Amino acid sequence: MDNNLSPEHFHLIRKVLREGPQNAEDRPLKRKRRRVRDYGSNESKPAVTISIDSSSDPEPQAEVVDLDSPPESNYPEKDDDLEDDYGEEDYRSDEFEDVTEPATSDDIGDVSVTIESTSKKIKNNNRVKNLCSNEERRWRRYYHMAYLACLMVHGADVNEWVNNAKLLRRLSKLIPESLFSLLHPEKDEEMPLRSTRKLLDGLRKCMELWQKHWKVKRRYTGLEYYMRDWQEISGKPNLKRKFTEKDFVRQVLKGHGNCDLATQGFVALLRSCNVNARLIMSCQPPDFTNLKKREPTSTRDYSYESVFKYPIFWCEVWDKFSKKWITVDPTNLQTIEQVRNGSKLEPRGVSCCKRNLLRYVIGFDRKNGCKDVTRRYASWYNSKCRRRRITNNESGSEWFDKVIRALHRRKRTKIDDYEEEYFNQRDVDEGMPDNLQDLKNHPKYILEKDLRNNQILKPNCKECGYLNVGNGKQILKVYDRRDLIDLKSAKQWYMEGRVLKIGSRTRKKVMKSNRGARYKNTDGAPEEERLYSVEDTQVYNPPPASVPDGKIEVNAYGNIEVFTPTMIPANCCLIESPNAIKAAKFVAVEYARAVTGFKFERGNASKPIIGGVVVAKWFKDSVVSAIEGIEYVSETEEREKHELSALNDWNVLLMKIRIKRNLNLTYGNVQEQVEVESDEDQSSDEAPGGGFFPSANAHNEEAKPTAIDSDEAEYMDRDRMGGFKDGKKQTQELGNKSFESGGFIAPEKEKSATATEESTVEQDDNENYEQFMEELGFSDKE
DNA sequence: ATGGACTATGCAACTTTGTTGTTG
DNA sequence: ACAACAACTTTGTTGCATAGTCCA
Repeated sequence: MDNNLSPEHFHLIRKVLREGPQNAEDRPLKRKRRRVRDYGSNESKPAVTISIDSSSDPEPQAEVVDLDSPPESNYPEKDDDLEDDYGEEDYRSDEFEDVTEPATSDDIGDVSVTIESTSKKIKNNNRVKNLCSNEERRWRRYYHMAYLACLMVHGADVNEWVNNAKLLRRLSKLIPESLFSLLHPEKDEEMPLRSTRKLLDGLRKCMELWQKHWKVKRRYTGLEYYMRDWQEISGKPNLKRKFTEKDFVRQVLKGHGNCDLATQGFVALLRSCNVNARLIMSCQPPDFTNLKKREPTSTRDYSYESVFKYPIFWCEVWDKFSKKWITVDPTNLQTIEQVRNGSKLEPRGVSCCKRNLLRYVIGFDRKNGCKDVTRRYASWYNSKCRRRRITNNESGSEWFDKVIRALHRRKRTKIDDYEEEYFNQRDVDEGMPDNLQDLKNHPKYILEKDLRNNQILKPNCKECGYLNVGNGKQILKVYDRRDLIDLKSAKQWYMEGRVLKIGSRTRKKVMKSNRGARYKNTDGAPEEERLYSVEDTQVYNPPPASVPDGKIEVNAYGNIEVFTPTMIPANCCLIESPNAIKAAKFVAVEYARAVTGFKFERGNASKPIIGGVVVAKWFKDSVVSAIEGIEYVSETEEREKHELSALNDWNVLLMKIRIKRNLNLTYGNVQEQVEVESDEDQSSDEAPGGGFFPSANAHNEEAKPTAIDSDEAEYMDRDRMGGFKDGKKQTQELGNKSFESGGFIAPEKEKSATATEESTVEQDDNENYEQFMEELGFSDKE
């Protein structure tokens, strides 16, 4: 997840959705091994997963798990009554693990002792048992993202339905003139508050009107938009019936449907009389921070009211007088509020939050804007809400921003500024958390004990608050995160292209663990590492190359380190190409191999990555053209190889035809039968002579197409088609340096742009061909 | 009953310039 | 003899997030 937000990212999500969590195929070996070990110590997992799956929905996970799960024989008939056997099963699997090991030591007398220790172990192990595997964690994270993205796209879709012109026209007729004027009050210059009052009044009346309009209020049939836990996630979505815009419009006009629909209709109603109303959706993807393998058995059924007490959809109306958004929940709680420090819509209570965990509240406005307005509804956004969001790390928030940006289809307005200001104020008002947990990773505050090894507080900075721990037994100082300074060692700074300023003093000394010193002095004596802040460093200015001959200063290994662009000497440039070294050697100029990074491997060594060469600027052109030359040559070589194989195939084909003709001449015409035979021949053992196909590859490939990556397959496909008219493909790739070659058939003159050039080449080619055929003992004239 | 401190656990991050043998 | 390449290697420590437990 780390290389975020490339198309691969979405590809991965798609993959995740397709595969389910436990697909063992095409994973690095390393992972596989780790998982096997995991199962070894923890065998209850697969069995449980399977039984859950089979009891609820059949889903892809179930069958995949079968692939690499240990034999299930340990758990006879565990398919049903999962709940009841739950604890016992755990216990048993524990016992299996812990007892078998000592048992292999052939010492029977110790058994009683072993069991005793096991029972203790069980207690300890039991709590760890319920943590899901690393792989499952990643999968949950991706699933969470995919789920969230889908919800948000869905929200944007519904928002567009709400803007349906026909719907708005029909709905506007529901609003009487008096109500319309209430919704659009005049600005009261003396007391703007009075205008707001009027608007609120109008909204209340609208709400009442809407409640009358909405005749049939259906209950939810399932969990609908509410949060599922991981065991309820099934690989197969229910696509029985698609709810379309048409259905939506019809149902809203009729006033039939559940709470969600009613709210969406209400937004449409407000928009129909030109009120700036937002559709708000609280997205409820499954909780990726929940790493439990499965939920505890108890507390599974909640009453309808407690689960669906708080809405998923609601409405916000822009109040231009107070410059704030007004929150309206017309159906569930039926309230109107101006949110100050906490909202009534924020779900409270354990059972509620199991199904409705406020994390992503997204607003969709009438101009197709999309904004994250969670801040308004989460009273503890920074200390509690944040950590449950995917934005709790950098790559996650980048991703989230990208999704928002994709759905936000309007320009920024004044209203956005006001809202941002409001959110900032809310951040300030949230204040300091009153417990240790919430202070951990808090974006604004930090405890001294939570400082990283490489962090210090600004000298002489003052604490900004205190925290009571253990009922006032201890008082901890809380600091502002802005007083934090990140430190790095001189070497680390160098990796960022910075060196220490003269006379800078170390800010902190830490004991170096012997990780870095593995090769050097392995006597285990820990070394001291001096750390510095950014202010102690300056940008490294490498010595320039000597002027006439372009000699570059290199380090002890004969390289120059180029970790950042600033590390290239002023009068030099970096040429990044795998052929750069060869090229620089070829043109015999002064150069230095450029180390652009390091590669770490599981072994002991880390290898420098030579990303290219650094040469003086005045040598750049010659090196670049040398590289081009090298590339050109290698391309040509490749193509020649290809041509040769194509010609070879033609040779075989012609040979066959000749043999056939000779046979016909000698033994009379038995065309049909012979043809059939020869066909068979070709398809069976004469693979390489496959006529137009350049190589046996084609056949092999068809035999096992699945093993080949789709891209590659495509490439090979082209290749196969290429056969003898390959030249076309190459012309496209090489542009005007075209070689209409590879041919047996003279290339067509279709690309007349470079016709003259081509024709000469053609001739050459034909000559070549004839020559070649003669060499092979062929002659066309025969 | 609830919330928070504390603890065990496993995962992730960090590490920052090889060696030997075979083939062409 | 030399260059190019492949195979081998399968670490160790710290810090962090989470679940679960216990206690006020």
